[in-house]
Amino acid sequence: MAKELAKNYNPSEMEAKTYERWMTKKYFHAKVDKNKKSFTIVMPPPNITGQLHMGHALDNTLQDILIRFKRMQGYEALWLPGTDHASIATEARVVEKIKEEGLSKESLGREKFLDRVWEWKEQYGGRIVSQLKKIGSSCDWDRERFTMDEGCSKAVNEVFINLYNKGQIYRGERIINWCPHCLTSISDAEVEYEDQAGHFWHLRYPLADGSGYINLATTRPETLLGDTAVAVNPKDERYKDFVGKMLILPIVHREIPIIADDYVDMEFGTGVVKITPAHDPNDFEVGMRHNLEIINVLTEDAKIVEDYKKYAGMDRYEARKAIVEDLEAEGALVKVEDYNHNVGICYRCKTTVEPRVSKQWFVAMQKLAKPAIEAVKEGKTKFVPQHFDKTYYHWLEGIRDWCISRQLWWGHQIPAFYCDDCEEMIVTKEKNPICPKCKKPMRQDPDTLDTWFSSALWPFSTLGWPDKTEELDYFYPTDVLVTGYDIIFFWVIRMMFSGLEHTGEVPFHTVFIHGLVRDSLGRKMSKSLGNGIDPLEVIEKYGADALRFTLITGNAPGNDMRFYWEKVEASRNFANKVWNASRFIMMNMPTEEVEEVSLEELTPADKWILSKVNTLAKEVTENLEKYEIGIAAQKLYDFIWEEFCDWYIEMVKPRLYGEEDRTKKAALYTLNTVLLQSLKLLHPYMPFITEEIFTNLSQEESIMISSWPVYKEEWNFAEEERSIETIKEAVREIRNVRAGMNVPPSKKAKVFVVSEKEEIKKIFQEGSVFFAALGFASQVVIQSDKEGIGEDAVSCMIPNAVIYMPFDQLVDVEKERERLKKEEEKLNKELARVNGMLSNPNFVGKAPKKKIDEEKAKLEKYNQMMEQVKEQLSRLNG
RNA sequence: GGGGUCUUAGCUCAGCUGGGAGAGCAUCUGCCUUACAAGCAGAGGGUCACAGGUUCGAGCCCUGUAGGCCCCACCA
Repeated sequence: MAKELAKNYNPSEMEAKTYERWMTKKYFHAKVDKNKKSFTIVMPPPNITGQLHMGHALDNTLQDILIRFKRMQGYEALWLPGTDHASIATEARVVEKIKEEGLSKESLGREKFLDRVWEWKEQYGGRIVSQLKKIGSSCDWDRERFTMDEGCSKAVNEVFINLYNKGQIYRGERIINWCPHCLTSISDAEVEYEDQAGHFWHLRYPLADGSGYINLATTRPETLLGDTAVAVNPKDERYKDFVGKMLILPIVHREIPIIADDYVDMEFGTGVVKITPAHDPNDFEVGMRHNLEIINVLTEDAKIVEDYKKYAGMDRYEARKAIVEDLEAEGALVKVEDYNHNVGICYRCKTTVEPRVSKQWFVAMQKLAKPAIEAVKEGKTKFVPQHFDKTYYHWLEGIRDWCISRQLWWGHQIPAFYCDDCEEMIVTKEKNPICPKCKKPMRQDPDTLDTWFSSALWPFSTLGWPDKTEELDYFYPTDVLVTGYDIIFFWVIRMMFSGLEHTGEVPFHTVFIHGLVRDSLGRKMSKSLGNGIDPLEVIEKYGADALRFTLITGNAPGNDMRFYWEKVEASRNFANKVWNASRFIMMNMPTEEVEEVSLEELTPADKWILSKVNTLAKEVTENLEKYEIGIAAQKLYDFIWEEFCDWYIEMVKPRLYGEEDRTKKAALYTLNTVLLQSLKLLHPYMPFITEEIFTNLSQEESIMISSWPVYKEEWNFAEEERSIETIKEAVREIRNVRAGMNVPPSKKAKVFVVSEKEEIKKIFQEGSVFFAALGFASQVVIQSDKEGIGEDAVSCMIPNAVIYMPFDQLVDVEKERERLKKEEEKLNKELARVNGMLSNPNFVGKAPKKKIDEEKAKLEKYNQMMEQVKEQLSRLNG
């Protein structure tokens, strides 16, 4: 069968076909196999509402690289995929959709609404999955999971009940973050902060006894309706006599006390703070300490409540305006200042969050956080790059209780039940429990759990927990979690304490953190800016391999990167290079199998490239094991393009032309071997092109399941490496000289290599054929002296050898002299440096012997080169 | 206010445990050399932000300064 590749590299044609074949062959499927070691990654589940963006593309490329690498290394590699139900986002999406039909959540009712959400999920939830396949993700789709599927839901209930029984989950009336748009509570982590331009309203509250007034300032005058005190610092001499007195609250004309509390900063503003326990977290705390009344003045959608007739129904900003006007009319407004302050906004809809007092469910974090901190301190889980552990500690150490109840319908409904008769509450797995006291049916808590509550269990709920499945036993703890730094708080931390609490083990040994993909101006890609680049568009134009390579080259772990189309082009060009080199090799291949060749039959050039690819295999493996994915990619790029294509293939060409060359067989063997090795090493990065070439080139059925190259001692050819480097150096010198003189490649010259060293002469003797080809020589003459070389020959040099080229054109002696002078200068500098080092007794006394020997060898080399330069200079002068 | 991170060629970025500064793109000069012009061969271009320190030796380690970015934090 003829080995052949299409003339042009055309990724889009082959990628879909190849993926299809991998799927039907079940190469992605992992199963429990006690004879092999497992390697597990669970995919951060994308939201079912999501569309593939560059962040996903990067995240999944990294995971795919690791999983393909480990699979080829012989691990039973499981990459477990799935999607997240994304409670708020999905519910909002469906609410919007039914709104078009004139329907609402309430009008449909819970059950029917949820039916509609499931319908939506069936229709759109798979979109992101098909997109993930386009970039080549080798996940085990047979094990695809969903955070609300039966197993995950079972795990959620189990965990909730567990924690409740241990007292780690409680229900209480607290001040929480409320989103007036999503109409639900959200956790601290779900609040983003934004600097907003606002105002500082200075107000005057009169004393009830008419003896004066007190000045204070606020950024939220509308909350004045709910003020139940005014506070000063107990140490503040200015207000000592005021504490305990009553004030008349403007507008409302209610009496409120002046209290003393340490919370108040004497230095800030007037040193007086109005206290609104219902609408500010700090005020809430103060209120608790002083037993203040909590007066809620806002509805759940942030409008003024009925009690305040004039303002009732106004939203918070309208009310603010109206109240400021009224304050002014009442003479209570002293002045208004511009003021920038930090405002909390909902991470989903960016609406300003409203602190709100309500009854919610919480996870008590103190006890859970401790083991999670210790696990990282003890090195059971490591961050890559390591410094992210600081972020992790910092957050866990300051963690507050986690508000987990959401006033939403889409999600895991809280397994708590209430008796409307006796107010009994129980937490149970049962679907329709009976009140243990009055034996009546109970009503389930209408709230659902925070989406992250189920995501927190993902590494083990997907493997069967709470059941003791063999998968859980075999694949858990997982090996590495790959995610962006923006998700450490939401997810990594919660998986850590959940894993430790419920399975007694860390959920993963390594957290591999990557940065964001930004646009070419360094801005975050976002819908509102419209600067996002669709990965699918990139794939369509340049192929998935090019996109993958683009995303992982020249980028260090944890760092953000910018997206440039030029970079994609460069990656595509590399793929094209691989394609064409392979095509060339195949063109020269015999139709039958490539013959095995013994090492003795190989030429020094063959051994050189084998030695190089051998080192490459070792280094790439080491880099990948240390998650230095970009570095390994760079090495592959350099080796394939420079060493293999630009040097070795060029060296080998003369041997391929014509059947008579004795070493042709060895050349073909080497080309074949090195190409296969390179393809395998490149496969995790560029799975499609490597597969396409591999299956055409070899008899094996897929590169995916071939074995990863390992370092072979018998391919270590140090001597041949030195020899070939010597010739390369000579070739570079020749090309340099020719380029300087503008000699076209078509103009060949006789090349004399003059050296007194037998080993040098031998090197050039053995390599003379390709040396001639690469150095544009019409003939290569190797000799010990300058006999027969004309005075007008141009020269260049390498250590222990001078190369002469007689050209029939006139040589510009002045230019030649300049070139040599420059060389002399350079050598002088180097000599000064080396001499300086070696004459420094501290260096000689303290540096390692290896380093000193290296420097001594350099000294010798430079001295020798210097002699040659001097000789050439005198030749020119004479 | 606390913490993190970055500052390296014109641009975007690598640089692993300290041992003569790299890549891609851009620029300049030659080449249609029968795998590839999505290419080949050359060249130019850097006080590695600044100041100290540790070391025989610092882009890399330590301290400080300046600027940029990010995260956290209850100053109304």
